[in-house]
Amino acid sequence: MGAAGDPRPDPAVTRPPGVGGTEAADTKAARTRSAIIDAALRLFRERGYDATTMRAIAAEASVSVGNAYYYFASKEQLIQGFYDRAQVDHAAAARPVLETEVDLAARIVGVGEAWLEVMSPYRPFAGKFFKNAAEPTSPLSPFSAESSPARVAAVALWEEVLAGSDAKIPRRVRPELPELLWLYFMGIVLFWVHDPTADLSATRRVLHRTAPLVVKAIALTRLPVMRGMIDDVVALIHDVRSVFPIPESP
Amino acid sequence: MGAAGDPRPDPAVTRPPGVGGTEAADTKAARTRSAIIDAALRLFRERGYDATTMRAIAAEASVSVGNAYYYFASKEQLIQGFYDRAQVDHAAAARPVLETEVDLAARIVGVGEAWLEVMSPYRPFAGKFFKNAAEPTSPLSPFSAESSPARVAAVALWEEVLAGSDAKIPRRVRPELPELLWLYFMGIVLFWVHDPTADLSATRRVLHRTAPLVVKAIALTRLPVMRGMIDDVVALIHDVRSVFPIPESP
DNA sequence: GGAGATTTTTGAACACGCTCAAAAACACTC
DNA sequence: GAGTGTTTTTGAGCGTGTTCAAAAATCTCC
Repeated sequence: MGAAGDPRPDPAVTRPPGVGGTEAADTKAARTRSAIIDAALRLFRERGYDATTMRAIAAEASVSVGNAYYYFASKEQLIQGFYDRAQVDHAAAARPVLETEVDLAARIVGVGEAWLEVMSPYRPFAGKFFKNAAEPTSPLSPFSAESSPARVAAVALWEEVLAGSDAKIPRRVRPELPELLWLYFMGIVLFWVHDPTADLSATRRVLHRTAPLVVKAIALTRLPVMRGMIDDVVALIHDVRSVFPIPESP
Repeated sequence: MGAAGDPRPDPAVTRPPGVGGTEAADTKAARTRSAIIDAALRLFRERGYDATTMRAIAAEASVSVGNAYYYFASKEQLIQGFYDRAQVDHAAAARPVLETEVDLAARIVGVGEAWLEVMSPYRPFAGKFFKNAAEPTSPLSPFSAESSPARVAAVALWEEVLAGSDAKIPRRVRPELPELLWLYFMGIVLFWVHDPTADLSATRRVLHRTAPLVVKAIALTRLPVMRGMIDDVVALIHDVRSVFPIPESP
């Protein structure tokens, strides 16, 4: 407050219980923010990312260009709003599978398919999104502090995938698995972004074939021969994790 | 020639034997291309990617802006030139290790360190490069057809890492390993780009700790229990590979 | 309700990446 | 060397993301 800081309203500063608590209270500011994101995503879908100008977004949302920049630092930043929504939608779309299926591989596939479903309207320009996400200094990077809420939520989803399955999971690797599954799925997403097939058949195939492999790999960590290596890997993971600032909410 | 095609000179159309055959003959065009890339990289290093304008690059290279665009389709495209050089420099820097060391893990570490060495001047804005590389439609993507020569060369380097080692490598996985090692190293590069430590100690640590793990993992593929899974993975790799166009030079 | 501070809104202006029509340089033929 | 076609070079100009000083709206305290 005293500091001459960013006047931009803090997104998701409070996290009300229940799903979808991304937007704060229904203030005027929050509604304007929403309107701008709505306009942006609508236009992105219709014309693509590059062809959509900030002037057009502002007009569509009935605000001035400068005002749009008052709420979002840049055109890229609008994507952060998209992420938050996508995360919420994905979690919702994954519910049915999470509540009925118990086979681990099937749960992984189901949650993956839910993602493909939710994201399909945005696929044509998903590349543009991930392009920006790849820059480390960008707040859009999945590893950045700004993405932390969405990342935590995503990891929690994969934790649920594990928790609700009937698979016996070795204790040694159990704590690392949610994050590793999330990472695995980031790989699937990377593939999805590059998938040249129109019907996403390649991504689907990879998803369906890797899921059982993941389950098998988890089971194999039980083997005594593996033990030494697994310990090394786990230690490495902890080391790597300690390198990055993890703003874990209290 | 008949087609109203791109007048831009084809980079690396012929590949003379020996190292560093990236630039074609010493034509005027090739020299101009080089001058522009030189200017660009110099300015990138001095001021960073964003702060370097095309006008400045053109001025530094003593050509007009339009002329720079005659040789390079975009500012991003200049990065392709950087890639090609980096690849050549890396291969050269890796020579000593490749010719003396026989232990596989040590070879991996050595080649990795060589990369870190060669790339260090560009690290401050390496993120910008990889940002652009992450977009699938971009010719800068490491999976794109345009990057094919550099990728092939890189994979060949990893093939040499394997071939020159004294490690006994299971036949079953041998053919896939060069590409997998390349992929593994792309992961290291990804880490490098995100590495927050000033002295790259985190990346170094990860490199030194993962290399022996990779070697151990290769050895473990021998186990009979692994057999089924390995076969699945290999089949999957072939499947994935077939999805992407591979312009293998004859 | 009015004075003063603060937040929100505005749109003209700026710098940059990039385009393009036209000029210059070059190559080739007779 | 004149004529003709092609490659290379030029720089003014366009559209875009972004900034900023100033206006308007809102809040705060008496």
